[in-house]
Amino acid sequence: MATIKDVAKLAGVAVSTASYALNQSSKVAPQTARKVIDAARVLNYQKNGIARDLKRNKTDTILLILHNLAGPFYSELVRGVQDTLQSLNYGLIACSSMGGRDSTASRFLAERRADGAIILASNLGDQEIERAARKDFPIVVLDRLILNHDSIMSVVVDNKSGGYEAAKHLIDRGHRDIAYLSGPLDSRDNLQRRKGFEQAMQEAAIPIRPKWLLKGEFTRQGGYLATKMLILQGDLPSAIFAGNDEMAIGAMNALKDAGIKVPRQISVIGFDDIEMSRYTTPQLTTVSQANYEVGSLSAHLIYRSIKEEIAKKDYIMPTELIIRDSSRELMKEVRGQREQV
Amino acid sequence: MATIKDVAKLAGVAVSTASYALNQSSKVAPQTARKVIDAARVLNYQKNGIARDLKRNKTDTILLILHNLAGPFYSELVRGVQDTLQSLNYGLIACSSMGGRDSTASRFLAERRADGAIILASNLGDQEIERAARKDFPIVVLDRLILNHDSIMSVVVDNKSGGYEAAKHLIDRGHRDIAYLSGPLDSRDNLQRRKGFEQAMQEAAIPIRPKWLLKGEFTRQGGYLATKMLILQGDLPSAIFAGNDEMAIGAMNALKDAGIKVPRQISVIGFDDIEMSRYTTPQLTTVSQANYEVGSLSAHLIYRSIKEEIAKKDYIMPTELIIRDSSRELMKEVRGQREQV
DNA sequence: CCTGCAATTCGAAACGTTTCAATAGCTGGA
DNA sequence: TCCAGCTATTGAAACGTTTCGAATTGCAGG
Repeated sequence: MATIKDVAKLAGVAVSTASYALNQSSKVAPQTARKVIDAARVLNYQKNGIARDLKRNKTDTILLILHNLAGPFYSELVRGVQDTLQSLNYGLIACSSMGGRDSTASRFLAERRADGAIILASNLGDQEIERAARKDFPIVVLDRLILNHDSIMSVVVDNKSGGYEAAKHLIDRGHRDIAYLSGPLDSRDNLQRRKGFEQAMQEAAIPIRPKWLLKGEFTRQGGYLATKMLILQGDLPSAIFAGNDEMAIGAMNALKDAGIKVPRQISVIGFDDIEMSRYTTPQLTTVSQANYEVGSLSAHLIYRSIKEEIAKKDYIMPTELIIRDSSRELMKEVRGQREQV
Repeated sequence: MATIKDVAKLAGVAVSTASYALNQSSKVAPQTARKVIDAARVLNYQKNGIARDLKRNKTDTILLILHNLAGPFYSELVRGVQDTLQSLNYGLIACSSMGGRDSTASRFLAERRADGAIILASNLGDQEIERAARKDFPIVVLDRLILNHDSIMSVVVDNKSGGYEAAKHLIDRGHRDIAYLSGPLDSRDNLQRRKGFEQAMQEAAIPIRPKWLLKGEFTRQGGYLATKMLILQGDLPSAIFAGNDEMAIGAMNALKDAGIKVPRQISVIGFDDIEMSRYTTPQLTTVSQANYEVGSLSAHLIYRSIKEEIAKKDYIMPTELIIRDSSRELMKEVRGQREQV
């Protein structure tokens, strides 16, 4: 590997001159610059970025930590981060937090191989994040709230109000028998969504039936199995509110397998507005999060934080109800029939 | 930021001793190690990974370059890479090649911030890749063939035979009027798939009709528009072979919008077996690539190449035809009717 | 009490850059 | 002719580690 020393030697200049020339500094005379650049070409010189980073004490790169690089994740969110950082002239690298303490994410976090991080990986402990964050290594967390730390910012979606809207949508359309298909109990997202659901139910004075609280781990498979159980159990609700779209899709598959028509016999509503929610049959009613904006905002926050400007530290982003075909007005006769029970 | 010097000072030992202690070397006495580790804890010391990398001249990290981090990409492939590298104790970071020379990918390639790279990003030039590859920076390319370079390996899917199988599947079921929905003309994948298609047609002595060669850029939108045109044109084929699943889905949407039933009136076949192909209505017949294996093999190749073992340099992976519901036997009466034209 | 050896510890160089401060070379005005 | 004031160039330090070889220590054996 040719180093800058080799280049300098071949060009017949000092190492410092070579460095200036290669970085297009105006201090160096044009003909000297030419010599250096030619020498670099001859030797096929390529800068050692690691040495550069060490000396400059920055990398111009932001780290995006996802639970699993192989998805599923919010691609719009990543796009928001990507576009924004690119326009700010920062690089973006992504890594996975799978594998606990040996994961690439943990290593990069602990060893500061970037200038800041955006974290969307619920399996990473708060403690680990708090330890890594400093003034010169700001962190934005997207899946939790971490308060009281100078260098940690939070951008979270207003899950509670989203859950409320979704439940209200069903209630307004005459549904009273609504099952909630829950995600992991330790997920903040799930918890908040459910709280919104509960609030809407309470406001409408509808009791929540424990047997209609199902659990599906946020996976399609989980939604499928939970719904299978629900069907076997015999007493179907008139609507299912799934904590995310994956589970909603699983639920619709289970209903389809059982010959139950959506939305004719039962309404289904999801959460997330993942791309596939537009391609199910029927298309899924769901709650959309402004994921691109979340990503873009996160990138901006990191940037401003690095540049030492002050920034409001916590953000709550609104949601939007997307009404498609999987939910509809509870039919009169069914309603009557149900009410007389 | 506390450095190892601070730790050494606080512990009252030499820097080298502190380094040994922190790296669990057996050379250091247990009570010394304890002192050092305590000091590190007190100072909240975190190793500077960049300095370490510089000194050791390796990063234990492999770079995965994708065209667009925000997808769509082959998640199974990424999973294969991820799992394999993890088991080999290597880290994985992913970045995007969008943005030309300023892209994170270009920077990382040129500046060697990893120990090797796996590339699936057709917008990166061969030349750039060739310049970056060296004995101590092996590269695996997945979307092209680069020969005659000691440190570049190729793992490509047998697109031609996949295209052949798909076309033959249609022909065997009585189809003779088959449209080919092409991807970008500069895509190797597309080219090979089409070659397979052409070979099958030729063997069956079916002429290829230019008006049934459509172009869709590998996107859903492109497939939709091309198919719309085909429909307007009036003379429908009995089957459409799309160069990838995205376009096939676009095509099916266009057909649906026009009230044309798949597969009753027209068969559709795709390529890639993306996850969504199982969730379309009807489910899409397609060609599956062993993507997990491609990813895993790539990771292994990089690893072995770093460890200086020799490795066969080019690999062609088989494909498999996945028959689902979007293709079927051409009905007799239709066939007769068509033949008399 | 000395010698030799193993177990520890230490000092310093090295990795490849960037960048500060100092030097050298020049131009042009006095 | 000399010097002030440039500009272009240089040497060296520094970034935070790892690791080599040397130095120190403690101790057993003669």
